[in-house]
Amino acid sequence: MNYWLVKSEPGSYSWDDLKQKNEEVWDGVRNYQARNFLKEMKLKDPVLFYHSGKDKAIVGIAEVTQEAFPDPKDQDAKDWVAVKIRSERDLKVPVTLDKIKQEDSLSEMLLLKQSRLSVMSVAKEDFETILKLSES
DNA sequence: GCCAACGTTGGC
DNA sequence: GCCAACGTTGGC
Repeated sequence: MNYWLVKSEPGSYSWDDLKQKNEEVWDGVRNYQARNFLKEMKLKDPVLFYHSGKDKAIVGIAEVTQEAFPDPKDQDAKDWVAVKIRSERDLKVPVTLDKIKQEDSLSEMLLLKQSRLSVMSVAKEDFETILKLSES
C-alpha cells in the first residue's frame, strides 16, 4: 500500500466539497510528475487532503476508489489521467504546514521540497507521523 | 502584494 | 538545443 497527498485551493475545491459529494473525479492535473503519481495510485490507497492558500493544512483523509483512467477533460487525447477519490474521515486536528516544518523527521517530505507539486507520494513513516500529529 | 520556484513558449 | 520572457502556484 502506498500513501499520497493531494492539494487543493479551498476556494476552488475544498475538503467540505469532497465530503458533500462523497466521491470525486480528481482530474485536470497537467504536470508530468503529478501525473506519474496518479498512475501509481492503487485502489484503497490513503490520500491526505491538503488545503493550500490561507489554510495551509492537511485536513482529512480520502481513499482511492478508482485507479488511473484517461482524464475526461483531456481534449487533445494526450496522456493525462484522472483517479477517483472518496472522503474517508476528518483529521481530529488539522496538521498545519507550520507543524510539519517543526517536525524534523518530516523535513524530506515533497510537500516541503516541492511546494508547487499538487499530487505527491508520502512515505509510510511520514504518513504515520502526520496521523500522530493529528491526534493532539 | 511580493517573490521564489518551476514549467512552458518561442525566437534564434 | 539554448535561453529569455512570461505565466502560474503557493508561501510569506
